[in-house]
Amino acid sequence: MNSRFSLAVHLLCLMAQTPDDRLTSEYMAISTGTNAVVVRRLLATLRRAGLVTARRAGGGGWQLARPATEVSLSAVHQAVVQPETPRMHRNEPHPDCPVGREVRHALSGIYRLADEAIDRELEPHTIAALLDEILSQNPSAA
Amino acid sequence: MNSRFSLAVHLLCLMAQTPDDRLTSEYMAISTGTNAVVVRRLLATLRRAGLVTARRAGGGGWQLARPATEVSLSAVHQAVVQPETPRMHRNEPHPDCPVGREVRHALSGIYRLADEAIDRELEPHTIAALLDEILSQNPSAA
DNA sequence: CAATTCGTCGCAAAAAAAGTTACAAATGTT
DNA sequence: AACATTTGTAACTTTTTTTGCGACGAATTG
Repeated sequence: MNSRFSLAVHLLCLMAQTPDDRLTSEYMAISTGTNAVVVRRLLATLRRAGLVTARRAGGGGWQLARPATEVSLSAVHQAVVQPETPRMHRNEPHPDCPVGREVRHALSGIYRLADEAIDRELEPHTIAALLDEILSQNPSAA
Repeated sequence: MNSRFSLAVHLLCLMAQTPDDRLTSEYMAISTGTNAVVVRRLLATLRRAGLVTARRAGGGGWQLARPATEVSLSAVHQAVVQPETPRMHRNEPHPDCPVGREVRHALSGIYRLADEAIDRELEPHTIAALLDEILSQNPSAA
């Protein structure tokens, strides 16, 4: 759960605001204060996960693949974290140490459990609900 | 949940193997394939969380502060993650965007929920249980 | 007093992430 | 058909974060 998740949610909320329009990576880059290629890279991940669609050329851009009420944060989490985020300490343990030989295997099970717990927790939270919460803080919302 | 957690668990398992001995940071550094200062830095965090004790001078070193059966992985997670791991994308959003202004606030609530879910999941898992699992994979365990 | 080990600082090196430029491919528009 | 727009992605640079390392004072033991 890193800053990629954070940016992904931000982008999805932007798209959720105008479900019928497509937003360009350029526009969203300015809006989120980052770079268009960074946006495209992350959205490409979300596209492969089936969360957004892209279209090229004039009038093209990015759009939610389904209503924001049906985009759960757990789906976002899975899309963003799946690509094998390295979380293990990657130093080679001393070969004579029985703990070192197996600890990483045991830990990968723990990481899986933790990921599943996160997904269960985030499942009921949708982009639509989050956007509502955000906009209710902003009287000047569009 | 990063490589610090991973290394912390490794170190705690080492200490759990010999509850009556103290292990030096030097020894554990060799065993985990890292550096003694890195080990001391991380163990200092665990000491502040009350999980381990340290003693200086000859015969000194590190030891679990309580039986390994009472050291849950959720306590380790809390000790390692609490120190304000930065997870938000830290770019300044465009000031005119109502989403950008509030999304980080909304996300911090989500991160809190996710952390709590992890802690609930890890609560029943102890260092003792993990060490058992690890050693049962190693017929040649000490 | 000498030896040991933590505790921590400061800096170097390495790794990871983010930003940038560039450009082909796709797809609209005129 | 020619042109403009926008994705998709590669390669490279810059920045940030993490890890490693040497040094040394403080604490403690023998």
